[in-house]
This record gives sequence, structure tokens and C-alpha cells, in this order.
Amino acid sequence: MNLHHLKVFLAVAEAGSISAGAERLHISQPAVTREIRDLEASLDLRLFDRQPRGVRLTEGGLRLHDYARRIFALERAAERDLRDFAQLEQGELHLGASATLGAYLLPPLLTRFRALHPQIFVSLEVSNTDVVTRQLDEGRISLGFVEGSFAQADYAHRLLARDALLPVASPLHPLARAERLEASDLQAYPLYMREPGSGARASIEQAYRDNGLEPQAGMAIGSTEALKRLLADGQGIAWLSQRVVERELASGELQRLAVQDLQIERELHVLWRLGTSLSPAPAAFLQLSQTPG
Amino acid sequence: MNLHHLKVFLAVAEAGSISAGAERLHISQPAVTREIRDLEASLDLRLFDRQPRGVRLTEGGLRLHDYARRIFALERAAERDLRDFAQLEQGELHLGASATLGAYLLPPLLTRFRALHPQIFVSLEVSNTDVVTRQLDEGRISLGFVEGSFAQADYAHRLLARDALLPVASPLHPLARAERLEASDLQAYPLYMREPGSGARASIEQAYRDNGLEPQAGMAIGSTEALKRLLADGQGIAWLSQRVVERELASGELQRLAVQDLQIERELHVLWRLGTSLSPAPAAFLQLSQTPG
DNA sequence: TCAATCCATACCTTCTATTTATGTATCAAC
DNA sequence: GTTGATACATAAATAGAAGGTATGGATTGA
Repeated sequence: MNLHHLKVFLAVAEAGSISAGAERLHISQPAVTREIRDLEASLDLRLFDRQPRGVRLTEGGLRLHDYARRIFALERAAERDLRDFAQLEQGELHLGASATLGAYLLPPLLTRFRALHPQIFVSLEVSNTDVVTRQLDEGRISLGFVEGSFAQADYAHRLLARDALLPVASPLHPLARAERLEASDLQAYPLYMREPGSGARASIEQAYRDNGLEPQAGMAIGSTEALKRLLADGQGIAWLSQRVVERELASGELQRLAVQDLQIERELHVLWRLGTSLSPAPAAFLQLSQTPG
Repeated sequence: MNLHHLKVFLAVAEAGSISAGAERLHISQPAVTREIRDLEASLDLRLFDRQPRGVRLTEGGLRLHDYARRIFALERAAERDLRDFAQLEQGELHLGASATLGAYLLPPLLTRFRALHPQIFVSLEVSNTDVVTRQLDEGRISLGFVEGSFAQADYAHRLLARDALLPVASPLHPLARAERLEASDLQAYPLYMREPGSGARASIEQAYRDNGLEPQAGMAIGSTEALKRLLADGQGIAWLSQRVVERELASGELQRLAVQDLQIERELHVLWRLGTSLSPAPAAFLQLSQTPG
């Protein structure tokens, strides 16, 4: 037996005659006659009774018909399912992002993606770079969005954008009105930073050390929003993404400090597992994240 | 997609590498590489991630794997089921027989059949020729065993045996001791017969008419055993199968009448539907019924 | 009796799956 | 860092299965 034989058998069984089955399969009648004969020979069992106006299933044929129907129904289901999956009419998209990216960069992308592929179930978990990479390793997410440094050799990645970190403080801060500051001037004040593991913190520490300074972490805060509020005490200083403080700078809630000799810039990357191909949904989202719009 | 592709896919998925899958299928590795490539192309979906020590299913591949397993499990089940059916390790045998055949001829055959094919479920319904042919027409039985005449053109049939009908009566009957009787002598006494539709009755009526006599039915009895008992009244006469009265003749309970000019013989046949092939179990039983033993 | 329908057979052709041969990449061991 | 082992990819040639055409025989129904 052979599943091609079985396909021919099913066509004949449902068409009620060999010639009608052949027509349905778009092949010639003798070809079908032969397939049926071979199938019967291989099972050593007569499957059809030949009758004047066609053929009729024997008892054994009826048994086989039942299996054949189920087998080819499954085949059709598989094809439909896979096609839907490939064409993004079915599937899931699990994303992970660090806080800033999750809050500021991803929402508009998600909106566009949902509009294009409304059938795809999307999840986004916001954490920090360390957690994102771990989730990637465990296969819990298929794309990760991180800021700053990560183990570049361990992940496939693409650059999304560059993001400047600005030194900011309360308008009431002693340095707020200074017109020219040096990085070392900041050392007299507490530096508020995100927790260890955060991409932002890593970028800041790296930049300080590259300039021969040691960051004086006055506090480690798990949330950028909380950090902004803390600056209101008038003492602390923080380096925050331009995207994050855009509104506060415009409204005057926060003041950018005029540091001249230190620019901290970090890269925003999208990561995925090395050596594994992306499924259609993540691939489409990656594509979207690389196109302006 | 094509179920041959899918078979190759499944082998690779379960073996964990293309070469191992090829080995399992007893074909070469390049052949498998190509089938997988074609399958991926036809679905427009990567199914495996190629890795240093083999391949791994992608998310889409996992979906397909699930279907493939179910499809080929069904194929195996179909093959096993059909093989069992063809080899009489599974299946049913429904028989119908008229009273005499059911009571005297079939039991030893059934015993032999059961010994040869213990897995086959056997049923036997005992009725009369008319009912047996109707059951055949309706497909409720696959073989029918009847005595005497039936519509020969409407059924496939084989002769099983010839069966003589003997004129019998009580030993107390007026004719019991006569040494030479003619058929017409019987006409003075009531003739006990089976009901209309019975093969025995048809045979007797036919034989009488062929001899220019009209059977004088004194009573129509639905059971041969009841008929035998009735003869004990000492008046009635009946024509009964030699097989049926063997014991009673030997014991002297019944007496064979010495009719010289009328022999009634009937044929025992096995019938089945014209134009339909027999399933393995009925075919085997038919075979058995034709072999001495 | 003739046309129509349907299955079977014989012979030839086409196309697909397969083999053989070879190349490339990765990894582990020395 | 070279070497051998392992695994997948590619190309060209080949075998074999699936398909086509032509034709015959049986049955049916007008």
C-alpha cells in the first residue's frame, strides 16, 4: 500500500466509478484501473465489485474508505493550517523588550502590525536586557528589543536606532542653570540609575569609565517613570533617553544639564536566536521594525 | 505538498537529522535533502533549522509534525486492519440457513470454521428459503444455505449435497407394514408438510405434480421437529429428509413407507449475491463447505 | 441491433524520485 | 592549526513509477 494508491482509491470510491474517479483526478481511466488493481493486489483483497454502471465498495473496501477519508481530511487540514501559518493568518508573536523600548518604540509598531495581521496573537513582555536575552534563550519570545550592549556574538541582531541619553535634573537643581558643565561637575551630586542588568545603566557605566570617571550611584530604581519622579527632589541627576524625557523637557518639568564633554549614546537592537530561522510572524515584525513608517 | 514528501519529512523529524532520516528510509541523503527542500518550497515555509549536528524543527515544522504523525499512524492502522481482515484475523461471518440445513449440516462446519478462525465473529440465523434469500438481498447475511428450488438466475450458488426425502409415518400407521406401495396409495391419508415458503414443501409439491398427483396437505407445520411428533398420531404421512429422521428410523419411532414409484430428492445449495465478491470470511466458509471433512 | 458506457489490457512515454559523485561548513581532537 | 568526522547542499545521470493512447469486450437501453 502507498498513499498515492489510496488517493486514487478514495477518488474512485467517492465518484462511484473508475472513469468518474479518473476524471476527478484529471488522469486517464486506464491509469486509475491500474492503480486500483495494484492496490488490491498489494492488500490481497478485492476493494470494489465491478458492476455494469460503475463499481461498488466491497466490505473490505468500506473499511479502507473510512481510513482513507480520515487520512486525506487530515492532509487537507495540515495544508490549510500551514498555509495560514505561513501567510500570517494564524500564529502567535511573542516579544520581549526592555522598558524604554517597550514603552516608547514598540507601541506604534504593534499598532501597525495588528492592522496588517489581525489574526496573529501578540504578546509583549517588558523587562530589561538580561531578562530579554534569557527569554530568548528559553524560546519564550522570538524577538527581543534591547538597548545598549549585549552579547553580540550570541544573538542574531539588527540595529534599530541610536538613542542619546541626556543628563537631566530638576529645574531646581544647583546645576540646572549652568551654561557649561563638565562631566566631573556631576560627581558632586547623587546619580540616579536603573537597576543592574538594565541596558541604560550599563551604557552609563561604560561611558563614565571611558572618560575616567566612576559613576556615583545614589540609588537604583527599577522603573524609569519612578526615576523621573525622584528627580523632583532637586538633588539627583540622571541620564535618560531623549525619547523618555522629551515631554518633561518641553514642559519644563525637567531640565537638561549642559554637559559639554560627555555624550552617552546607545544603540537600540532587535535580537533573536542565532541559528534558528524566524517564523513568519516574527519575520514580518522584524521587517516592519526595519521599515520607516 | 504531497504525502510522499510528508513521509520523508516525518522520518527526518523523528530521526533528528537528514542523513539519519535517509538511513531510516533506506534512501540516500541527497534524495532526502531534496524532498525536504521541495516540501519547504511548496509550503513556502522553513520546516527545519539546519544545525551543526543535524536539524531541528521550526515552529512551523512542529505544527506539520503533529499532522504527519497522525496521518501515518492512520495509515499504519489501515494497513493492519485490512491485513487482519484479509487474513481472517478480524471480521464477521453472517450466515442464514433453512431449518434442516441449519440443524444438521451447518453445525459441524461451524465447529471446523471456528477452530480455524477463532477471531471471526459468526452468526447463524435459521429460517426458511424465502427468508434466507431476502436476507441475502438485503445484505444481512453473506451466505445462505437452502434446500430445493430457488431463483437460480438471481443468486450465485454451488451444490452442497443431494438429500433424499423419505416417506415416513408412525409404526402404527395402516400402511406401515405394507411391502409395496404406490404414491397414490398415500393420498388416502393426511399429508403433513412444512409451511409454504419452505424448501421441503416446494420439493414435495413439485414431485407430486410431476407424478400427476395433487398433494393433500393435511396440516402445515412451521417446525420439522413438531412435524415428527405429530406423526405419532398414527394417521399422518410426511416426507422428511433422511438426515432428519435417521435416528427415529433406527430406533423404530418412525417407519419408512415402501413407496416404489416416487422418489423425492432435493438439492442443498449455498447461495450468495450475484455480482458481489465474497469477503474473506464468507469465502473461506464457502471453501470449507465444499471440502469433505 | 446499434450506440453509449464502463472496465481491462497492451504498449509506449514522461516525469519524479533516487543514486552517485562531489563540495562546503562545523566541530572535536591532537 | 591542521586533520578527520559529521552533516547538509548541489549537479548530473538513471531507474522506476505514474501517466497516456489505442483498443477490446461486456452490459445496457433505445
